Amino acid sequence: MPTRKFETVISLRDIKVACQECSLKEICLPVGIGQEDLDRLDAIIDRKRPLARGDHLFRVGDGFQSIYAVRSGSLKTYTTSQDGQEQVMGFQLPGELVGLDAIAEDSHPLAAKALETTSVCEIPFTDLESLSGQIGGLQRQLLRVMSQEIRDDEHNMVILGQKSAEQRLAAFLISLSNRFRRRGFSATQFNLSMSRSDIGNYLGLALETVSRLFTRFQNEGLLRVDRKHIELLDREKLCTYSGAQCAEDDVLQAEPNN
Amino acid sequence: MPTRKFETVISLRDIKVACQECSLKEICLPVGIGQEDLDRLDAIIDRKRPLARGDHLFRVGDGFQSIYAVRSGSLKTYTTSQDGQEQVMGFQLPGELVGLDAIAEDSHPLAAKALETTSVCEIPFTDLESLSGQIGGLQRQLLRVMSQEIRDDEHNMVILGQKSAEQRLAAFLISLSNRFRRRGFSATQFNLSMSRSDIGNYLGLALETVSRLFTRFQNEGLLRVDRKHIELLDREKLCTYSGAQCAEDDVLQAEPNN
DNA sequence: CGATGACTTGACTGCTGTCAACGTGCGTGG
DNA sequence: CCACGCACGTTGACAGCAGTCAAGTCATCG
Repeated sequence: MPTRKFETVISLRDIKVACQECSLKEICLPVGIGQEDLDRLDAIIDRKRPLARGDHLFRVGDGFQSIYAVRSGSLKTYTTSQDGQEQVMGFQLPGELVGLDAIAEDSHPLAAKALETTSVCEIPFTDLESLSGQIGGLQRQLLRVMSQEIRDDEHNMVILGQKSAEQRLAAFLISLSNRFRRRGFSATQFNLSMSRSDIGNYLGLALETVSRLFTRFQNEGLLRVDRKHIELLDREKLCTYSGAQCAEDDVLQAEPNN
Repeated sequence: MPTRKFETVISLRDIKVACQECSLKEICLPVGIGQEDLDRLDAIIDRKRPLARGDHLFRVGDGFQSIYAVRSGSLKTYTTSQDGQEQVMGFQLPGELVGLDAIAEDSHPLAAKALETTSVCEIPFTDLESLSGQIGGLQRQLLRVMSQEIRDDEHNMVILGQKSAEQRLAAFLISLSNRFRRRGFSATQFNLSMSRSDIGNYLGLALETVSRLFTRFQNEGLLRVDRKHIELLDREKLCTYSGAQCAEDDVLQAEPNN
C-alpha cells in the first residue's frame, strides 16, 4: 500500500460542490425536493476525495454507514464466492446510488471498486433516515429509488434467465446507452470503463464470447468498437437484437415527470 | 369469468385477524414496532378474501395502490415479454411481501398470480408511507425489507449468471427449505405449489431439465420426490451441490435479532 | 372412461464454455 | 528512444451441457 500523500497536502473538501449546483441532481436523490429541504440534504452529504482506478469504496462485510452517489467516473459492485470466483453484480455511472443493499443487515454484501478515477458523494444513512422522516418528498424519493433498483434487478434476471449471448450483450449496450443519454452524454458514443471480462462476468458469459460478439456486431455494421471506445451505428437494430422493449420506453421511464 | 358469488354471502372482513395475532408478524413488516404503533399499522391493513388458484392479485400495468403480504398459500410473480413468452420472477410464501417494485413508477411491472388458494393482507401504500413518516421503526423496517429484496435479487443474479443447472435447482430447493423453516414449517418436507415449468422458467432452465434433475437427485439419494411433494434426505449434500454458503448462514440471516 | 394437462424419458443438436495460441497497446526501465 | 514485459483482447478448435423435439406415462377431473 502506498502512503496517502494527499491527505495533508490539500483539503479537497474545499471544493465547492453542492447538490443544488450538481448537474446530477435531477437523477440522484434530490428529485422533487424544495429549495430549503435541498439545503438540509446537502448539509449531510460529504464529498469524498476521488478514488483512483482499482480503489475500493467498500468491501464485502464492511459495516454499513453510508449510501454513496457516483458524481463522476464509474464503479463496479461484485462479490467473491467461497471458491474465489468473482461475480460482477452491476456497474454504477454518475448519478447512480450504491450500497442500498446494505441496509437490511447493516453490512455490505458486495464490494464496490472504482473502474477509473471516480468521485462519490457520501450520504450517512442515519442522517438520511432521520431527514427522510421529516421531509415527505425525500422519503418518497428514497423508496422510489430502492423500488427502481428492485425493478432493474428483475430486468437483469430476465436477461440472465432467458436471453441468448447476443441478446444479452445487445441489451447491455442499449442499457448503457440509455443511461449515458440520461446523464447528458452521447447515447451513441461512449467508453467502456470495464473490461471484457467484467462485462462477460456480469452478463453470465465467457469473456471470449463477449469479444466474439463485439467482432460480429461490428461486422454486421451495428457498431464500431476500438478497444474501450464504442460507437453505436444502428441502435434500432441493436434494440431488436436485444429482444426487448427498449428504445423509447426507456426514454419515457427516464423522464417520468415531464 | 364466473360471477363473484361470495361477495354478498358473507363478509370475510369479519374474520378476526390482526397483525398482533398473526403468526407471521415476526417476519412481515411489524418487526421492532411497539404495541400502540402496531395497532396503528394494523388499522390500515385490509384482509382480502382468499384468491383461488390461478386468480391474479394484480396484473402488469395495474396502477399501484398497495403492497401485499402473503398470509397463507403462495404466489408467483411474472412478466410476459412482447413475444408472449413468460418469465417467472419469483415465488412468494407466507410472510413475504409483493409489489415493492411498483413504487418507482406507480404501476406494477409484474403480474402476481395465486399458485393455490391464497390469502393476502393489503397494505395501502399512501397510508403506509405517511405512517412510516410518523413511526421511525416502521420506516426503518420498510427500508430494510426493500434492501433485503435487492439482496435477494442479487443472489438470484449470481445463480442465473454462473451456476450450472444442477446448482440452480439445488440452490432453489435449499432456499425454499430455509424459507419454510423460518415460517415454522418443516425444512425437509414440503409441497411445491408451482409446476416444473414455473421452476424451470424461474431458474432459466427447460422444464425437461428440471424433471431430469429431480430424477437424478432422487437416484443419488438426495431427496424423494412424488409429484408435488418433496422430501429432502440429504440437505447437507444438496448445499454442497448448490455451490454456495447456504445452510447455517441462512439460519443466521433469518434471525438477525436473536 | 376418455380427455386433458403435467410430468418423464430419450435422441439429437447447437450454443457457448474451455483451452490455447496469438496480437496489441501501454508502461517501465535500460 | 527503444526493448521488454504484462495485461488485455482476439481468434480458432473442440467439447459438453442443456435446449429442442418427440414419444410415452401418469394423475386428475368432468
